[in-house]
Amino acid sequence: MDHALVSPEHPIDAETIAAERPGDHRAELRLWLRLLTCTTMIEGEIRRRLRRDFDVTLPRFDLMAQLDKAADGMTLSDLSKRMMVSNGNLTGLVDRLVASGHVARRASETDRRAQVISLTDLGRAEFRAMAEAHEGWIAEMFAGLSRDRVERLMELLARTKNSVREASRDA
Amino acid sequence: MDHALVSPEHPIDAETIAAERPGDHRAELRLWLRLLTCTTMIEGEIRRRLRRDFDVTLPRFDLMAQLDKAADGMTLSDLSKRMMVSNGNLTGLVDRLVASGHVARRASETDRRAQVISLTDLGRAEFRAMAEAHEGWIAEMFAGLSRDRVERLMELLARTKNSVREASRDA
DNA sequence: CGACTTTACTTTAAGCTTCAAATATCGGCT
DNA sequence: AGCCGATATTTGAAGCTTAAAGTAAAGTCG
Repeated sequence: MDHALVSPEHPIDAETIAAERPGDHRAELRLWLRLLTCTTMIEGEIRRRLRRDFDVTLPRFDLMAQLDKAADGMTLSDLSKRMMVSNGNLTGLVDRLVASGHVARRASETDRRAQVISLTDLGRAEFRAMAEAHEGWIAEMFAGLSRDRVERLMELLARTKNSVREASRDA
Repeated sequence: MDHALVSPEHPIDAETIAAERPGDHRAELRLWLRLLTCTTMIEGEIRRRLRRDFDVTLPRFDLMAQLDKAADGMTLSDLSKRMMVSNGNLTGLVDRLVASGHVARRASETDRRAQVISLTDLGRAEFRAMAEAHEGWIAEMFAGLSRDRVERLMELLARTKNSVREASRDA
């Protein structure tokens, strides 16, 4: 189904590709779809396993992961930037994590608008257990890639990130 | 901060990497986070632009994109598999698209359980306009990657996809 | 045929997510 | 001091998403 518009009955060689008409961006489009598929598959699998083994949602895990890296806690705005989600989103997520005793809010000492969020002992303990399993799952899912390919993929994605940032800047 | 535990003060060469302790999967973890960041950035930008220029949500666009590829329409199950979202999700999404006149439901002629969803003329026309802009946006975002790098990334992601599928099969 | 399993879809509850609007505070500037 | 634009957060409305449970129709097989 993928190559429907690119002569599926003929092999696609370098010549064919080089003969692309200007303004044809099907390659990039396919690349994006493949990138999206990979991410969706991995994310879905992680979500399922987190629920199955720890009865936790992915957003809760993600938020705790950010907090685990910041011993002194972070503000909602920091979290929002790092997690790339909206501010309003975090309000509710943090509310629920406070309710379940995994994170704590305290007022910022320097800015009366802000509050600092941090993991409770319970939250940290539970997160550490989940994180260990999580790392194993990720390793499993990338097990089919040699160390060398992992490195190359990493590098290409770094370039992608820069390219996207560039394009988004002057939207 | 990245290789903090892998002797940051010394250059990291092939030997150092090869000397990783077994059970250390930090490289894969970082790769996953980078992959996720790329996807999130692109997805967010596409979402913003679709809303800004066409007042449409990404899920609606995605669903119409699937239908545009299937002249005769698809069942909800087909859509569910292709879009990798749950069945229940689609029920509501299709409901809203029917309400706005972009897609139509009809009963399957061969299976009384199933219904076939297809684009209306309105839906197709609007989708085509959006799709053209969308392709341009994607091209923009990947503009920083040479054709060669696009090809290599595509190939590495194909391997990733296979690796993930393998790992998910016997979850 | 009739029991059983699978498949197609809907419904419900809970949670996630965004955008936009509102509130409060901050920081710089005059 | 006082104004003003930026920042931190919350709220509300709408829509998205999943998991789980339920209904109905197909397919399978003895």
